[in-house]
Amino acid sequence: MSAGQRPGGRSARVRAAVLTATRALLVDGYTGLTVERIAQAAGVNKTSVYRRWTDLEGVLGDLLSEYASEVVPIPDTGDLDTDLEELALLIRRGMAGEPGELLTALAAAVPHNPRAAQIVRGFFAERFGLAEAVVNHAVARGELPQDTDARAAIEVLGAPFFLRLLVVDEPIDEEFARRTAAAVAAALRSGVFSRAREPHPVTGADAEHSAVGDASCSPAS
Amino acid sequence: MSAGQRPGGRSARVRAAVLTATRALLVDGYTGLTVERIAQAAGVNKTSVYRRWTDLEGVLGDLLSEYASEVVPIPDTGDLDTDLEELALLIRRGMAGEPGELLTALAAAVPHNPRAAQIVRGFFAERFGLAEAVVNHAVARGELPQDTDARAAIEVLGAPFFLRLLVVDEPIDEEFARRTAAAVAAALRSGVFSRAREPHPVTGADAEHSAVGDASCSPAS
DNA sequence: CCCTTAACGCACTTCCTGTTGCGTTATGCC
DNA sequence: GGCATAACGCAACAGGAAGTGCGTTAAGGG
Repeated sequence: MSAGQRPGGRSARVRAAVLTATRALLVDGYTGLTVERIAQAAGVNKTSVYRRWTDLEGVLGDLLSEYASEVVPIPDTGDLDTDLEELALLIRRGMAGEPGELLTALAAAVPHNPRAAQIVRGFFAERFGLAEAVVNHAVARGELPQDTDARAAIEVLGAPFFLRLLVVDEPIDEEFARRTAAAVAAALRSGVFSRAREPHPVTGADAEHSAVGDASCSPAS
Repeated sequence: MSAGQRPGGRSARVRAAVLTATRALLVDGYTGLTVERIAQAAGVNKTSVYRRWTDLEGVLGDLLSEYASEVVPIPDTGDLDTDLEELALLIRRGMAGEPGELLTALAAAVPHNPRAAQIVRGFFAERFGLAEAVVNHAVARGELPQDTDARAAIEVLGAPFFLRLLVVDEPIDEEFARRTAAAVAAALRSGVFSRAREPHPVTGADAEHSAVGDASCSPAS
C-alpha cells in the first residue's frame, strides 16, 4: 500500500508539530489565529503549512477529524431518559475545551469558506447519526412510536448547545444539559416527532390538543 | 434638540446609501463582503464608511438594529400551541431573507470581534425577551406551572433555527417550524421547564388543557 | 449672502495574508 | 554508502483591506 508519497519521519513530525501547536493556540481563543502564527509556534515555515493544508481551515478541519475519529460511547442504559441525559452531558463535555474552540472557529468560517462548511457539516452528520441510536433503541424497546424521527429529535437536543457556544454567552453547565435532555425526552414521548404526526398513541393517554381546532370552534363568518 | 452635529441632507443621504447598498450586497451572500465594496456600491468613498461606522461589523450592526426596531407582533391567541407555532413561523420568516444573511455574517464575526458579539447578543436578548411573553401568557392562563422558565423554553425553540441557519444546510421550512414549536409545547406541558424540577408527572392522563377549549374560541377577532 | 466647520473625497501609506521560485535537507531505496 | 527526489526553509513578491493627512464641498446659522 502506498501511504502517500514519503511518510517518513519528517513529514509526520511536521504534521504533528503543526497540529499540536494549533491545539495549544486554540486553548486561549481563536482570535488572531493565523497560519503564520501556527507555523511559528510549531517551529515550521508557513510555506509547509500552506503546502500541506492549503488553508487555515484545512488545519482546523484536520484537527476536527481527529476528534471525530475518537470513539465516543453512545449511552445505552435501557432507559430513554437516562440515555438522553448522558448524551447531553457527553455533548457538554465535548464542547467544554478544545473541540468547542475548534467548532467555533470552523463555524465562523462556514459562511465564506465552502470547505469549512463541508467539514463542519460532515462532522455534524456523523455525530448526529451516531446519537440517533439513543432514540432508535427506545423505539426498538417500544418506548416510542415506530415512525419516530430520530434525526429531528437529536437536532433539537444538540441545537441549544450550539446556540450557547456560538452566539449566546451563557455557561453550558450540567443543569442546562439535563434540562435540555429532559425537554427532548418529553417531546419524544408526546409523539411530536412521529413522522405522521398524530396525537399520542403513548400510554393510551389520549387527550389531544388537535381537537381544539376543529369541531368546537366553528368560525361563524 | 441637538441631533448629532449636522444631520443635514448629506449625512443622512450617505447613511441611507450605505445601508441600502449593504442590503443589496447581502442578498447574494455574505462572502467577500467588505467595506470597500460597500462604499463602491453606495457611490461613496470608503473613508466615509470607516469614519461613521469604524468597521464592517458596525455597518451590519446598524442594519440589524433597524430590523430589531421593527415591531413584531408577538402572537397572543389565547392558546399556547397556536402561539408557539405562530412564533416559530415568525422566526422562520425572519430568517428567510436579509435578516438571515445578516445574522449569519454577524455570527461569523462573533469569535474575533467583541463588538459584533455584543450586537448579536443584544439582539437575541431583546428578541428572546419579547418571545417569552408567549410562555408567560400561558402561565398566566394557568396552562403552565407558575415557576416555568420561559427563557429556557424560548431558547430551545429558537436554537434549532440557528443551527440550520449557521451550520447545517437544511431548509428551514414550515414543517420544521411547526414540529419544533410542537416539541417545545410538549416539553413545557411536561413540566420540564419548571425551575424546581421534580421527576416527571409526565403523561398526566388527566392534566388536560380543557381550559383551552373556551379561550381559543373567542369569536371573530 | 457670507462665514464657519462638519462631513466628505482622494491619494497615499501601512499591514498582513497568501503565493511563488529556488536552493537545501534528509528520506527511502538500491 | 550513494543516488534520486519528496519535502522543507528562506526570501522575495503580490494583492487586498485597513487606516491617514489633507484639500474640497456643502450644511446651517448669522
